[in-house]
Amino acid sequence: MTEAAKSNKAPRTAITPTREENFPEWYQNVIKAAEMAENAPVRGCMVIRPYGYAVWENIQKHLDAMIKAEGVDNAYFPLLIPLSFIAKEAKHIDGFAKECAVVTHHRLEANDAGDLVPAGELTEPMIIRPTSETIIGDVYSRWVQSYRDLPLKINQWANVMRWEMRPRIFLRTSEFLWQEGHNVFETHDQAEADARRMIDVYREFYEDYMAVPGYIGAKTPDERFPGAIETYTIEAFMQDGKALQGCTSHNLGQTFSNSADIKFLDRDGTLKHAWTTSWGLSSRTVGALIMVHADDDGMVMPPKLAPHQVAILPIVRDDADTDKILAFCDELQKQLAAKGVTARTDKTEARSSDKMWTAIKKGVPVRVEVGAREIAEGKLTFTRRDLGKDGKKTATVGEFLSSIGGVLDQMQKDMLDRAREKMKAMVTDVASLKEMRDFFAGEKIGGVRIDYKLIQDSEEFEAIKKDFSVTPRCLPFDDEGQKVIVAKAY
RNA sequence: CGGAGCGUAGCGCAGUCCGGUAGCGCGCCUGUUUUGGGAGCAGGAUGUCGGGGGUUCGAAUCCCUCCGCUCCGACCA
Repeated sequence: MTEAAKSNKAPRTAITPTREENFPEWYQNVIKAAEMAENAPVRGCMVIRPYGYAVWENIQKHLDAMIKAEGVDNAYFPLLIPLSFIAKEAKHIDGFAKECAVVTHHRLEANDAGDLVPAGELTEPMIIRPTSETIIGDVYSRWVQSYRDLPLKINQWANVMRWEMRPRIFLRTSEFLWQEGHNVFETHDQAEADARRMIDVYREFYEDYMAVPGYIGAKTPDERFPGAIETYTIEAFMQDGKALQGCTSHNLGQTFSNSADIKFLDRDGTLKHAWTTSWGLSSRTVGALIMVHADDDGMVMPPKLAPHQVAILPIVRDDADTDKILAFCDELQKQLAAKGVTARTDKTEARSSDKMWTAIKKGVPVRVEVGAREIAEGKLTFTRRDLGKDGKKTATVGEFLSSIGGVLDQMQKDMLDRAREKMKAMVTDVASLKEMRDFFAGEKIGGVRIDYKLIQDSEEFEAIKKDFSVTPRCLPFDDEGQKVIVAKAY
């Protein structure tokens, strides 16, 4: 490149600021540029736009199938929970009381000034579910009578509300979407195995669909879900070095069967309290998808979750060719559909360069350019989003159609591989609390892995937590509970 | 709830210190030439200056008061 060209071509990114310059702002701008979501009039709530919701729908579609394959049925439990229900379980209420939205009235009336004011105070206030253990426990106490009723495995897709002090779109909103599974077993061991099984289902989902790897393990006691005897988690690392709890699976022991009185008559004729689990994955995973894969030009969608996998971009120079090109695009889209590949043709009147940037910012895995040249030569030009413009390739229509499946699979795999490399680089092994302090005081981003023993009952570790706002993220299964990962977290 | 910023056109901002009747860029609309990694030209539309109150002949600007948003912390998926 000549000097002149260099000076004219300031490296321009589709998203400003870049990740390097200001990660939180970059994150919000990626979402805006890809038209995935926006903030709602109510603080902490979001409007999930069609393109963002399509990602969630794909998450639902695939995860739901995986959950059902575990012998779980879907059901739906109500949004409103009697206040008395959540008050039943002391640990649980300690964990959630501060974030509960409370419904106290059921009617609006106009006052003298003409303003609508709440009237009709409820005799018993209700809370909007922050999670559904208590109400599902109440229902289960009637459904479960005999060991023959077990195991009971039910999942619901729902919205929940936790009044957040500091909301961030997708990552922490007051209202969010999720699935919550609630299983009941005869024994501790069955519940424990189930909690472990479900975190493994999530791991598979995270790796195979989201192309997001993570550190999988147990939460330390103080980081557990309120009421759980074990909480398992996937801790993924974002590009800024912070960890994100990607989902959780809890062994709830007999906590909720005690408070909700879920009992079954066992084979030996005695009444026993059941053992329960719960496990959830929320719309924050969309945020993880962005913070792991997106770059300074915007979103990069893993092919398996992309709203559409191929963007067909008609390159129209001359009105005379328009109809022919569009017809060609329609045919191409149909043939892709026949191959199980979702494609969308950009039929807007935008200039071709703008069509490209739109597809780039939305992170569409593969862009295909179709112009007069392609039609004349019977060849297509296509580009993988994650490889940049240097990844441009040409192929005949036939070659393209027969290879597109493989191209998408390869991209999915490459995204996971790259994410895994980044993840490994995010965690540094340290041998002492001194080294941990030095690490967090230094420039390097990410977290540390250290012997678990060293942080237990340690005043210095409490000080480090405070000084650098880091927390124990998990005790990875790979280290058999001997090591703990400590990092800043979302 | 603490700390720091900010609220002016759809978006991003200037104007505020020092009061004088609303501006820039992008986007949008029309036309035209363009179109393969962010087009050029010519026209055009768009504002309760966050809300309320006060000072003043006159307030985006000064004073009081409320509200909201963003970032950093505490809480958390």
